[in-house]
Amino acid sequence: MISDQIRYIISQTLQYLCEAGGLTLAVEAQTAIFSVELTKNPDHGDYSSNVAMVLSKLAKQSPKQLATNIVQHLQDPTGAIRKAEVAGPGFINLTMTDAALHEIIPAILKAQAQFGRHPANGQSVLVEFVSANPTGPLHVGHARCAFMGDAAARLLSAAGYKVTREFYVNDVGSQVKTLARTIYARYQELHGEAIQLAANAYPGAYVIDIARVLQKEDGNKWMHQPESVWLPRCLALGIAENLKNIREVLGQAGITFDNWYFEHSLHDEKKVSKIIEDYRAKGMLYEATKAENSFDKVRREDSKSAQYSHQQLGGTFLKTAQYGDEEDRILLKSDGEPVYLLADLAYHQEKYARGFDLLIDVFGADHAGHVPRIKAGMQALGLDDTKLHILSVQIVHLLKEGKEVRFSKRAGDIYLLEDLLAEVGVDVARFIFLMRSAHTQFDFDLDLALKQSNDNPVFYVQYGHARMATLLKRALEANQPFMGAEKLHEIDLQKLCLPEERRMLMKMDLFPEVVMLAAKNLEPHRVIYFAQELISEFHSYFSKYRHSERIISDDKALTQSRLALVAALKQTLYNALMLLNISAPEHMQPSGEELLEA
RNA sequence: GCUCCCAUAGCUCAGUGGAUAGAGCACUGGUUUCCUAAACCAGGGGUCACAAGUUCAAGUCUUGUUGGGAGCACCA
Repeated sequence: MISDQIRYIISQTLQYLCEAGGLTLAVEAQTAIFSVELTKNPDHGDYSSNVAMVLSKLAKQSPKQLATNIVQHLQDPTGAIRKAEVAGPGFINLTMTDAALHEIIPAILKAQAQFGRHPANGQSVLVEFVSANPTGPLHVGHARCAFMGDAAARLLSAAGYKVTREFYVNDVGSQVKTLARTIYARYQELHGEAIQLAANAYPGAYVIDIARVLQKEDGNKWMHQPESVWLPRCLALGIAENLKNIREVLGQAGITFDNWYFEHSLHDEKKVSKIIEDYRAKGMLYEATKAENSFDKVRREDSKSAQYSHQQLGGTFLKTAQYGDEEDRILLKSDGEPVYLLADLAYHQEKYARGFDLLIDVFGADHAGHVPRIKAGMQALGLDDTKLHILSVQIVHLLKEGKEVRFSKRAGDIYLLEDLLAEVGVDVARFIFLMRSAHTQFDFDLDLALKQSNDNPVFYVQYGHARMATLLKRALEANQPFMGAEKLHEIDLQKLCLPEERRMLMKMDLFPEVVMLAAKNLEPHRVIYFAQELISEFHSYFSKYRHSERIISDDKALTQSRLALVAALKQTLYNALMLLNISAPEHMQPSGEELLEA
C-alpha cells in the first residue's frame, strides 16, 4: 500500500533527523500514531500527513518547523515522492510520481480475486447469527441480522480469519411446546374436530401444513391420546419442518451455515448441569425467593415483571450484578427447571471451550438487554469477555405505501423474508440492508426499492461493472484485445497520467485497508461506499473524456494502458461485490420501461 | 424510573480528532452523429439537537440536557 510506503518514509526520516542531531524525540514518538491519508482536495497533493502536528510537542518544535524539517530531509531512496510541501497549520502534503501509482495495476491483476483479501492470520472466529426460534418461517425482521451476520463472516474471512458460521436452535422450552400444541390442534381439525386455538397459539397457516405432514405420515394414530404421548412427535416434527423452511429461505438469500447447534444437545450432554457446578464451585450462586442485588430497581406496575410476578417463585440465582448486570439472574426455578438464560450461558461456555480466538454474536435490538447477562455470566466463569463481541443490530422499519409494515409472528399480516426476496430480488435486499451501519435504525422503503429500481444504488454499481466488461469486449472487437496480466510488462503504463486516472489508482490501492477496517468494525457498509465512490469516479471520467481521451483509440499503446486500468478497476469492483455476495454482471438487461419503449 | 442505541441538507443516510462537512433520492436547468443516458455536468439547499469541557485542532472524545427508538417476566 502506498500509504504504508509513505509512513515508512516518514519514520525513516524521523530516525534520520534524530541521528543527525537536528531533532530530539522521546521514545514514545517512535510508536506515535500519525495519519497518512488521501487528500480530499487535489490542491493538497495526493496524500497528506499530520505527523508534524502530532509530534510537535514531543519534538519541542512548532508544527510548521518540524514539518519543514521533515520535508527538507525526506528519506526516499526509491524516489516515489515527486513533491513534498508544508501547508496550513503543519500538514505535509505529498505528491507521488506516476510510476509509484502505476505499481498498483500489476499488483491487482496478479492477485486477481485475492486482491483485498489478507493472508491467514492463524486466528479462528465463530459467528453466530439469525438463530431464529424454530417456531415459524423467517420474516423480514430477521433479514437484517441474517445479511449482517453473513457479511461479517465474509469480511472476517477476507481479513484472514478462519470463520465458522453457526445457527443456534432454541428447540427447548415453552415456545416450541406451544408450537407442538398448535400443530396438534390443527391435526385434530384436519380430522374433523372443532377446535379453539389457545390464546398463545401460533395462528399462521404454515402450522396447518405441518399438521398435514403429520396426518400424511402417521394417519390418525395420535387422535384421542394424552398430550404426553403425542407431544414429543409434534415437537420434533414442527422443529424439523420449520428448520427445513428456514434453511431453504436462507439458501435463497445466499446464506449458509457450517453448524446448526441444538439447545437440546447442551442438556443431553450435561453441559447445563455442569455450568451450574462450575458456578457453585466459584461461589457465584445462592438460593432466594427473589434477586438480592437489584439496586432497588423500580418496577412499574404495568411492567411485564409485575404482570408475571405470580410465576416468579424464586430459585437459584447467579451473581451477575457483580459484573455490571442490572441485577442477579435466576438460573434454576424453584422446581429445579433451568431457564433459557442458563442454557445460553452453557452454550457460550461451550463456544469458549471450542477454542475460538474470537466469538461474535449478531443480536437483534430486542435482545440487547440480554448482552450484559451473557457477558457477566462469562466473567463469572473467569473467561475473557473481550473475546466476545456482540453486534447489536437495530430495528428496520419497513415502509409500504407510506405505512409501516408489521411483521410479528403473532400478527395476521406476516411479511416473510421469502416474499421480500421474491419481490425486490436478493441483490437489492442484500445491498440495502448492508449499506447502513448496524447501530442505526433505518427505513426500508419497499415502494422505492421496487418502483424506482432504475435509480437503485445496486444497479448503479452493477452497471459500472458491466460497462467495464463491455469496454474489454469492444477492444476485442476493435482488434485491440487487452494483452492481459501476463504481458503487462509490455504495456507502457506511463501513458496513464490524467488526474482522474491517478486518482482512481490511489483509490483502488485503499481497497485492502477498507476490507480490513470493515472486518474489524463489522461494518460492511464501508465496502459498499467504497464501491460506489470508485464507480462514480469511473463514470465521471468516462463521460468527461468520451470525446477526447477515449479508452479505445488509434494509439495502440495508450489503449493498452487504459485497458489495463479498466481491467484493474473491474477486478477491484468485482472483488468488492463478491465480498458481500452481490452479483457482478457482465452486461445489464435493459429495464422493463426501456423494453416497453422499444 | 433504569440500561443500551440514535440525533448531520426537504427525505434516507455516509463521515478512521485535521484544511472549505459529503452521497443518493427529491427539486431546477443542461449533456446522445460517438466505448451502454441504468450515465454525466451545473445549481439551490446545513445553527452537524442544545450546553459546558478536553485539545494546537471537535460533526467526531467526556459530561449534562432535550427529543426519537429498543429493552427492563422465573418467555425464548
